[in-house]
Amino acid sequence: MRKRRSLAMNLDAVAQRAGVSTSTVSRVLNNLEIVKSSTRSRVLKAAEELNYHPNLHARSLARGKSRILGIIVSNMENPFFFDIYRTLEADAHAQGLEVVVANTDYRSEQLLASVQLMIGLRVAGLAVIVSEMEQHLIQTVSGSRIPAAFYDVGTPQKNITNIRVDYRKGIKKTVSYLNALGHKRMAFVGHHSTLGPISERRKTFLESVHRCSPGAEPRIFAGPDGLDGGRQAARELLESGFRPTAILCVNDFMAVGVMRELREEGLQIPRDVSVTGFDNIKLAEFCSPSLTTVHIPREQIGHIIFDHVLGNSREEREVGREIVIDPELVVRDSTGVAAKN
Amino acid sequence: MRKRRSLAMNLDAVAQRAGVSTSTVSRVLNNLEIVKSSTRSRVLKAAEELNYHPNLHARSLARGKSRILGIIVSNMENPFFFDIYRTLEADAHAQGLEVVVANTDYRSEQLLASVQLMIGLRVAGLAVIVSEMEQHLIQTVSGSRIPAAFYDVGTPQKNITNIRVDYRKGIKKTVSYLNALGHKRMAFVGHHSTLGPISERRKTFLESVHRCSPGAEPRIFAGPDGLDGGRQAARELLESGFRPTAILCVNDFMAVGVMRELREEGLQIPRDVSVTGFDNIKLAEFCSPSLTTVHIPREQIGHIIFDHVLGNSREEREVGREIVIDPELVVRDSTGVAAKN
DNA sequence: TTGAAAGCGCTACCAG
DNA sequence: CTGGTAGCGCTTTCAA
Repeated sequence: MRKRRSLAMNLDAVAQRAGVSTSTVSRVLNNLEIVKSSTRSRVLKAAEELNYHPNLHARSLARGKSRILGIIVSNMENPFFFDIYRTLEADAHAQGLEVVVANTDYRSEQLLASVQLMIGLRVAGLAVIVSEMEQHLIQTVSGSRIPAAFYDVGTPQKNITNIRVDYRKGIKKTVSYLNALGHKRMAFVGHHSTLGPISERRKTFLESVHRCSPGAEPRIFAGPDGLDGGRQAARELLESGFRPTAILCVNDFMAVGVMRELREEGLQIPRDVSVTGFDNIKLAEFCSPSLTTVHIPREQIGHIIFDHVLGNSREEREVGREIVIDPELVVRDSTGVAAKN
Repeated sequence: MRKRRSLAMNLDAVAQRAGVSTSTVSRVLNNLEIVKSSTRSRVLKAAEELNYHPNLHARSLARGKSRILGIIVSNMENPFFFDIYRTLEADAHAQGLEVVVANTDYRSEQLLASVQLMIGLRVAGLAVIVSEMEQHLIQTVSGSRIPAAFYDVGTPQKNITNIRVDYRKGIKKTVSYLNALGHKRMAFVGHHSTLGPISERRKTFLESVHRCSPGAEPRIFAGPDGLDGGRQAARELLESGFRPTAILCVNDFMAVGVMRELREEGLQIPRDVSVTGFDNIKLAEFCSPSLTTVHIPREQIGHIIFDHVLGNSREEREVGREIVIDPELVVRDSTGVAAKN
């Protein structure tokens, strides 16, 4: 019986039309070696006429690896993640690599699926920028031998680089700053994933407040990451009857939501209550009032990650390194001296 | 000489370890047919122990198609695009499909690359949500026989569905509304891609203004899409000496940037100048003042696209359809009666 | 400078 | 219920 013949163009079709072998077509399409320029153009013409597009799966399979950078983030909607993604993408494209992104939505079940996908795709490198993470998955990635970088989570392993931001420092700076403005009653608004085991910001917040003003009783609130989540957390806060003079938010995105709710309730910022964020996303500068926050250099982080995962400048990839980034306080209009009452 | 043996696990390795054939392993891994439950668990165990991850490229190649939904957007940073992406992703995952996104950043060169990528990946379906587009590319996609949907651009073709929003209607509603508030001097702020041949919103704006108030001389400004772009366009507007009582923005994202610049210059919204957006992204509700805008049902659009590209309910895929969405005006706090001066 | 042919890892068809 | 095997489309030696 006849072999199944798909309609899809393939190398063979192009080769036939150009009157050459598939090897030659392959060489032309890869700008490889020295193909006689006349043959070359003949092949190109044939490919064009047939509207031919190389099958990337076949290509990756034959090559044994793909020219793809995998990126996994918790929440692309949050500009913080997007900014890192954007940098990584630019770096990748500059090297002729394609990019595949996956969104976990903070769900570890989805994170698992995403990791599987990336490994299944045999990506050339993997960047994992998520807040949720299990030791188990780190082992899986490490075992896959794919050069990878984790942001904010886990510890260095073979072929895995670790990037961390010194949150303690960032939070401490914020708390001292607020303390200097006379704030004693403070609240922290996090998102659910910061309430897990890796809640460095939250813990440091509690420690810092206790150290600065021993008598204070800091409170913690949380909602899902995002504008709505911030708003919701703020509502809970207000409904609880707690009346802080300052609210520290786990990130800028949520802070904008928090401010919205406060405004709604007739509270003025910073007159009645000060608000701070974290990340220093573009929006922090555009919201009203503009947001006091802690700057995290996302572009720099993106470049570092790319470099360690796929860059040319990585000799010690076998080792696995840890890189710590220092954040800085950026004072804007959402904070002021503590209201006295 | 010996064959090149890669370290990467493959079906064979699992099969050997489990003492079965690759066929059986394949069946197990695909939850296929009836494999004796004892064999099944033996295979699963072996795969687990070997830390085995199926090579998706090989899979797609063998199957002749991939279970991937391709999505191309102009600017993932703009929540408008993100919202559609999110819906598509959810629908895809619900069907067990993976998703690959590509960002064109409004560059047609990148759009070309993205289309090539998707075709090369032999995606099961393709959603193209971009503002930049060339007839040529539409033909390419159409020729690839991949079920596709274009948002906002092009015309229905074989195996291509077209989704459009009736911008004319949206802009008209906005202009009439502003006109009723007494606004005569209006400006339109677009982004660069809306200045191309497909600038429906801009054209309609001009027409509507001319119709409502024949004497007025509407002006057009533009910047790149985004917070900064909006701000920049607003700055140009102010520097030009033009003093509109209302500014219509091509989308909410830019409107937020515009409002920021106006505020900076001491102008109050809406007392001194009214501002409107388009899309009704979440942020429109959270910015200050909240933004009067035109609602585009992004979730609905996402579902429609998915349905037409990969849904079960598409019998007439060969035909190619056009679907038009009706937008609605949402009045909030950024608009008021025209300042008289 | 070009062609022939052996895989890459997996699926699916055909036997058993 | 399981095994054997022929491809999927492309890259990559090895020869010519």
